[in-house]
Amino acid sequence: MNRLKTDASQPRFRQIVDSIRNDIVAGLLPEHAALPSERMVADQFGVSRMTARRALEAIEAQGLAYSEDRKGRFVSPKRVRYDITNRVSFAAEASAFGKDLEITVVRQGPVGADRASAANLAVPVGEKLHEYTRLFSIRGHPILIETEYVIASRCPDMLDHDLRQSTTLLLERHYGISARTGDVLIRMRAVTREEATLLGLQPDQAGIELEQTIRDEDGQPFCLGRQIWRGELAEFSARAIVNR
Amino acid sequence: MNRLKTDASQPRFRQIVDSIRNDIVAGLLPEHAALPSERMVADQFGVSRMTARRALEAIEAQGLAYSEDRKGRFVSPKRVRYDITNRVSFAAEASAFGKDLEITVVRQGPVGADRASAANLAVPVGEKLHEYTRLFSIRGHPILIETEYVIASRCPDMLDHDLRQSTTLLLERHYGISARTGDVLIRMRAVTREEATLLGLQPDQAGIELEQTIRDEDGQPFCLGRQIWRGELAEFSARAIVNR
DNA sequence: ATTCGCAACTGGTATATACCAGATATGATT
DNA sequence: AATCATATCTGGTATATACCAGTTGCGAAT
Repeated sequence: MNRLKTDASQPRFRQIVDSIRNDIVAGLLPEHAALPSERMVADQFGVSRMTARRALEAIEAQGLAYSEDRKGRFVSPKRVRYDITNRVSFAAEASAFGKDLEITVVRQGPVGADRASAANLAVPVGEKLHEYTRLFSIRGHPILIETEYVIASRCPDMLDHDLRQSTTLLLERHYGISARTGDVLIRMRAVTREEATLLGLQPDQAGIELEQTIRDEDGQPFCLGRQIWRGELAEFSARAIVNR
Repeated sequence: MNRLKTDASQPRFRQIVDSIRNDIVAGLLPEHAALPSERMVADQFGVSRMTARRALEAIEAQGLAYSEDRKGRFVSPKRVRYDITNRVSFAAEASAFGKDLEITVVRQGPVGADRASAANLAVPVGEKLHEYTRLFSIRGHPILIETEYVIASRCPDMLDHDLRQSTTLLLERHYGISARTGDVLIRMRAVTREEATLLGLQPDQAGIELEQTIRDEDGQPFCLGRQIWRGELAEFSARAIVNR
């Protein structure tokens, strides 16, 4: 029986949250282990299922667990660190430090540049771009979704290549385009329904969006990428230099 | 009567979410305007209050609104952009582009360095540090909470000064310590109870944490800062340079 | 005009219940 | 041994209800 010895002034669902969180941080529940189900929590703590549900949802919101629809809730794994000022390619970096990174191509094809992408890539609206969306997972657990737009004229048959690799390296090897600098924008936002499905999140949960404009040695932008990360799984390092 | 013409295959609370979101993005509900209350939504859409509540909580989770306890829910304002690779002080930057930034000191005093701060600041554990926590608001709306640790020996009477200003500038003017570089770590995490109270968030909502180690011209770290931002209110820009 | 108290709000917590639909394991049938 | 049906898990949605505790505005008493 999982008794509540904790602060009685707190709401009951919050006491349950604290209890389960303790089990997680103490290591009783390892990564990807199943949390007790809503009905089990309700029984064990002597509350209604709705209250148990609130507690489990709170744990999810805190990033301590993730849920798989109608399967259960599971303990979140450790964060992955991604250096945004030294690399512009997660694929290149991740394989370098030995994570089993899996890439699946969700969508790909030609598109015309819309206003936003045209502005970022310094091309006219309607310019032909390659668009592709990929899902990145580590050991079967999705981490991020990336959609990139590459100026088609610089690499006409790019989409004939296998996209399940670092496109930074692909562009360098086959077209001699090498990434030198990138402008990055980081923000927190709620995932869309499609993203939620792919990432295994609730449709309203927040993730971290990275928007990158990647430039070559001449300072010419050639690639615009938007990534949405599972926020609880990542952290980003950067280096600031004060200029005056 | 706020009819639902939207996709009937979606759950009702989600249709309500979409309807209210439309009102927000269409500008019918301007920044800081009150959203309809839970009971009003329940009446207007013909659902129970719990369902109305789910919808409003989802809107909050998306960052479209924030709530003030027992007052109501209100439309979130626009994001603030913060350049992490060019500045290390939000106070200096914000006042520069003319936001009415208010700083309130939550806590201040001397502390001994714990393991983490000692490692970051390259000092022994127990080294005397100034610690202070400040709340940053724009026009009465809280944006972030910052806790900084400064090596006390380099600015013994720092805490005698008014901390409601840029401490970067304070350290430079009075002690000749100027920030040159900083290592930044960005992650999404749930806010603590205290932070939630100060920021006007729910205790389980996610925010963005920025952890900065600030170094002087000699590369010596002198300040460790941790900021927790209301995630829906901020975005961070950075510049990446590929080195090989 | 100011103050005070109350009524009518607001969201916060909690229960009990119901039914749906996908996931999974068990066990019988082939 | 492979297959199929079923019972039993899981979370997802939704209702109706109750009471609590701050907030706010209104109206009466001062």
